[in-house]
Amino acid sequence: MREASDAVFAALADPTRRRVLRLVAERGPTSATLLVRELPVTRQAIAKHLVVLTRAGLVTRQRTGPEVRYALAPEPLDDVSAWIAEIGARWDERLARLRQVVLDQEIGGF
Amino acid sequence: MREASDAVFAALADPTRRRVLRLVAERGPTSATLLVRELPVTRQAIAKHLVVLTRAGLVTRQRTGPEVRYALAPEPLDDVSAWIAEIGARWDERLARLRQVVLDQEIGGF
DNA sequence: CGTATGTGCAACTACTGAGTTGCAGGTTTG
DNA sequence: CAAACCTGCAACTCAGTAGTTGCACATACG
Repeated sequence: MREASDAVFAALADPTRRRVLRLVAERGPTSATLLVRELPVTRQAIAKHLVVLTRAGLVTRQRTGPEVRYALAPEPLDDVSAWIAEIGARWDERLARLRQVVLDQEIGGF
Repeated sequence: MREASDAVFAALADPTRRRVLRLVAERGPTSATLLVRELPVTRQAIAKHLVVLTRAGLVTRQRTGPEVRYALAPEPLDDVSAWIAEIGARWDERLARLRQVVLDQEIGGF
């Protein structure tokens, strides 16, 4: 299992950045200028978010003429899901062990 | 679908805090003092992380005698998974629409 | 060639957050 | 009661970051 990178978790931490990612996912290849209409921040702020998302591998950039369009790259999100699943698995393992202990006690002590 | 709270995403952003959460998941009810041995930070730092995790609903605290033990509460992680799934779903929808357009073009133009 | 439009870089502010040290408060046990 | 152990609070430092403004650069088009 690939280890989820810190960059992905960090990228998802900011609410505005999550909105950017969601908009990119919905609209498909989009530019920072197009996103300005849908967000309460300046184009430069959006551009910075897109840089962070690009570094995290969550978005790919492609220059088309004078503008730069960003598209979703959903793969790193799988790492996050995997991390969450592993936490849950370890939790479940623990519960299973605990149940076993309880069962043993019932058999031996009762 | 419940909306994943900002607090959960923010809580998962820090690597040390993710390690704390993972350790709590593995060990089960654990105290800050017990975790000091496994992490390269002070007890107070760990205590702060546990406060953040508690506020995010990822951990529950229970006082047992003189110490306080924390246990995993995995439910908020489902919200994160759901958010990721929705991003993926919108991505898939977009791809489906795109494929449809391509198919229509093939039929009409070829 | 000049103008539209869109992107990129730099400097700056303000805030948040991780981590530390130091010390006070609570709870059990001898 | 006192000692030992754990937790809790406060003040502080330091670094990172979201956001802004301002301006320079690139690309297409009349």
